[in-house]
Amino acid sequence: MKYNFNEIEAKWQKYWAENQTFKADNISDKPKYYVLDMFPYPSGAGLHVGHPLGYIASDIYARYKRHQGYNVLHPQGYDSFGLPAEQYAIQTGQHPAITTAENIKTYRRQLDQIGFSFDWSREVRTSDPSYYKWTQWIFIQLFNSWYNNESDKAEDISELISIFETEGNATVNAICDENIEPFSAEEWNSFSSKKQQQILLQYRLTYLAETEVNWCPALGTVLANDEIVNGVSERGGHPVIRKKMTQWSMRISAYAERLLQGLETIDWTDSLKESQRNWIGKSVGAQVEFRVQSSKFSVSVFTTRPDTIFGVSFMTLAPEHELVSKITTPDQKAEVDAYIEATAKRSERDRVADVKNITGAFTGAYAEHPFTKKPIPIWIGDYVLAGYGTGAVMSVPCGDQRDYDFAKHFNIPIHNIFDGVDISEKAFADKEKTVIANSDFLNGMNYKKATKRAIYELEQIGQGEGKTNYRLRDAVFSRQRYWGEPFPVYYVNGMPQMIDVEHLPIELPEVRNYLPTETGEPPLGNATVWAWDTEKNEVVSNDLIDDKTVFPLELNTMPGWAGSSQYFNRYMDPNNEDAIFSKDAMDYWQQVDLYIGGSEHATGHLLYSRFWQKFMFDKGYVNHDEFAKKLINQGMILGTSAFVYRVFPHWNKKITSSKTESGLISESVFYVSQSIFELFSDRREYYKKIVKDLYPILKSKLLSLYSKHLNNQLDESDIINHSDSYITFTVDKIHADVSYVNSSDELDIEGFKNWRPEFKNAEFLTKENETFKVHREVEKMSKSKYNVVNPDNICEQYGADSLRLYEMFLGPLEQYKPWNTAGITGVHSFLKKLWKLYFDDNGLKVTDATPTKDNLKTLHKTIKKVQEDIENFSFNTSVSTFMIAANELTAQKCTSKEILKPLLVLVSPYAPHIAEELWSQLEHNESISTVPFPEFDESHLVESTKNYPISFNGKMRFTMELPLDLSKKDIEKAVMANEKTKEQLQGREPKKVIIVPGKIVNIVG
RNA sequence: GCUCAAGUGGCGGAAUUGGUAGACGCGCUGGAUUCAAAAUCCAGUUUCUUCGGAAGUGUGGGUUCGAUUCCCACCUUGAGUACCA
Repeated sequence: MKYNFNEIEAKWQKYWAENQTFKADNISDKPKYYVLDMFPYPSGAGLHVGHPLGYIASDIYARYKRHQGYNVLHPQGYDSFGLPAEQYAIQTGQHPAITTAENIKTYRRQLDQIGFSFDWSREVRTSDPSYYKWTQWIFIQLFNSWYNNESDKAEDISELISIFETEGNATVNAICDENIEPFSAEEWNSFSSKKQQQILLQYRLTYLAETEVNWCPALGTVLANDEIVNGVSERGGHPVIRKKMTQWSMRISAYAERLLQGLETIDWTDSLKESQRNWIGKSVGAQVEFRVQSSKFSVSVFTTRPDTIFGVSFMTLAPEHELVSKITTPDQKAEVDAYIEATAKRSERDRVADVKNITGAFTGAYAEHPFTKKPIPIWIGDYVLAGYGTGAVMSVPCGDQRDYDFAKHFNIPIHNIFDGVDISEKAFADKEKTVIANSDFLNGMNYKKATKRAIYELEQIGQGEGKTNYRLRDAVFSRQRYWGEPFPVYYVNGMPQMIDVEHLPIELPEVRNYLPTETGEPPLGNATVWAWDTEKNEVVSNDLIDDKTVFPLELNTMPGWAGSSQYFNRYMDPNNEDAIFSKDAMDYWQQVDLYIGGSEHATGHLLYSRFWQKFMFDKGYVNHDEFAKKLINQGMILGTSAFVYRVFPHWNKKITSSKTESGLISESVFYVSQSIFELFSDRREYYKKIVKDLYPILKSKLLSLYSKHLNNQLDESDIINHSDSYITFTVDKIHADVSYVNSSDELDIEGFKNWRPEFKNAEFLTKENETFKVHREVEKMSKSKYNVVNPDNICEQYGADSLRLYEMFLGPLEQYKPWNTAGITGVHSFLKKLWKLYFDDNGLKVTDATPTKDNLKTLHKTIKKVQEDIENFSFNTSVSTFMIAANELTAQKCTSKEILKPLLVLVSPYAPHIAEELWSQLEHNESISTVPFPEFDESHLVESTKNYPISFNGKMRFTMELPLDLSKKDIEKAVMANEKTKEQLQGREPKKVIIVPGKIVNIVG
């Protein structure tokens, strides 16, 4: 019987689906284990070979855990709200729900053909109303909560109201650190309802506020900080500007410290924890008040170096700082205004790009030093960011390089307050390496002591206190888009009201088109049925809006991360219509045991999910305040892009000695191979060299270009010698679809010409006697880079088991690695070899023969290694181990059922189809998926002799077979008696002989 | 600039607590089988070599009987982050 993988794989995929083999029960005597993948966004391009990498790894682990007797939850679903479907809708008018459903169908087919052990009965889709009902529910819970810093957890807003009613906000303000006017209980009770709502909004965990946001004009929406990369949007690379808008925000900053501390309790990768720590950006220091001389104002600054307070020689405010206009003196006003205007004009990106340029302006005002009472000039400068700390710094040039540069640039005096340190060239920032001097009561103290003392003294005079600052900003939660969760919110007198939970979900309305409205409102502004009737409790037509019972609904939708921040908990009880999940389900599954996904979500999804989980924990809905115990980042599989070089010829004609006319010869653009391109690469000798080197190859091309466009009678020397009329070239590279390129980098020119119309009649030039070779580069796999490799062809040609094995065999899971199909034949022939252990031309050849010692040794060696590998997520090495086992058992001509049966269980997590098929051929009626994992028996590996490596000065020179029970003395005797030892020593006496029994012998000579 | 990760044959990679560097696979070379091809099987494949051996894991030092593994300095590559006070 032949290994007919297509047939076998289809058969078992059907079996698993029909028998619901991988359906996880919420009630079980078995211990539970929850293996989770990051669910995919179903893009129109379908799955490429990079997507399944993490899924294969988690599937191997999930299957292994089933063999170990666990009740395994291994769900899958779709993060199906998002931009691409919406942009497609804008272009074509097709409803995003239709596009999304189609894409999901493709994804499902592709996932099924790889043979994952997902429990599809638990599938979730974030764009499904029955799912986003619960996203809306969480939003309402957040709205109805505030963060009590005293109990350090989220609490119901009703408790805050009762505090206000009985004692006003004096105590709460102190803890909450909000800039809210204090009020008494009497005042609170006398406030209008609207005023009360406005105040409460400033305490809620999700709140509506006028905030400066990242606005992306091209996408017509705001973006979160983690959606911006290098000053442009992550999706599409469009510019981003700062803009003030009223937006929903999430008070993640309240959880900054707990998000930081929680990292200590979870088994996530260090690099991921490090990025989250950087993102949270905790700094410990002090807040200090500087009174502004002859005014009622004071400047409040945050510093991590209160120990350097006597080194302050000026202060710097961000240009946007609210005090700037209030303290600037009349004679400095013009200069300050001009500076503010100039910085406002520059985009965030320009400012960041232009770090070296020092700019600023003097306000004319002076602050007073809290201790010396000396005047300190107040400047403004754009190196101080309005968004961090207080937007103002006390500038200590001797200890901070930026302050130092600013001081030097504007000739501000620099005081040295460090003992025995030279600051004539640059600032001295190494705080551990000196002690404080010239600083009154801080003299002689080290950094730590001085910091403590400075804070104490500031507190004594009421001008400062110890303070911790976080870089983490509250997360903007509104998006001006259609394809996202609608908010369960309507507005009465401009104040947001929550719709009762019992009326959820509020479903996305139909719209005429998916673009913003003419008045600049979000796409939901196009909906005609989008108002809330508070009497009927349903969505009604906008025409019915009146001031009594029908009110406008929120027009923004939620961001992409809303749907993914609790999906892992929903999987525990996905079809529950009465609650996000039942308490029983949560009590059983607890939390994710293993989460596998990409590191690109480090500061987005993974931080937001931890935030929501902590909130859910505070409210008592979940049992753990971290949702995933262990997390592994799989590396990305990269594509190997192919490029051809496109050459643009330009004609040039010298008119006078200083004037040359030139232009593109657009119809003569041509394409060249890698080897010709290399001739272009020396840019210093551009014109002459290129034409000279290319001339032999492009002779006819050049001559025709000349005669055509310069209308000149030229001979060859004119061209080569670069006379008054000449040709120059510019070159760029364009992606070629990798399907037109073979493994030797050769381009199929005919196929390529048919790819796009502009190549149809184009010229493709390469050196004589050479094939046309493309340029290769490793990049992220993406449709736009034409380097996508589709798993479908591989499944068809080699089978899913080969694909699974090969993706694991490529290298360590966490590593980034380029895809290269070349090696897949290796794992495929292993599977064929494995099959041949069970079948030959005459059929099944497995017997009841008693296994030999060698058979047992091979099997148990394999059990040990594979088990260790799976537990260490070292899947690449267990594929090698399987190959070794198959090679050895083939050589041993093993047919013993006692060996071949357990071998199948070992292989089953990696190559489940072939394992199931052979298992059933061995007369089993049940799936192999829950058969116990074989027990490792050490006794089969015990040896009586050891082939000792004999080294001289640490270099292995030969080996000697010796009994393992030999004493050290006898080993030495045997080794010294050996001929080869004498040869190595050449008569010298060994200085020392090191013997590690069972390991090595080392002779030092 | 800062932080993190990684540098091993022609290639992907292995060596888990310091103990035979290059497992396993790809590719390549030779052979068997075949009319031929595919497939399969066998042998070889780090480099140099006077065929005895010798050198060798980015570079230079160090610790050790012994270092791919530990320590120091440097170089290169990749990723993240960036005026964070």
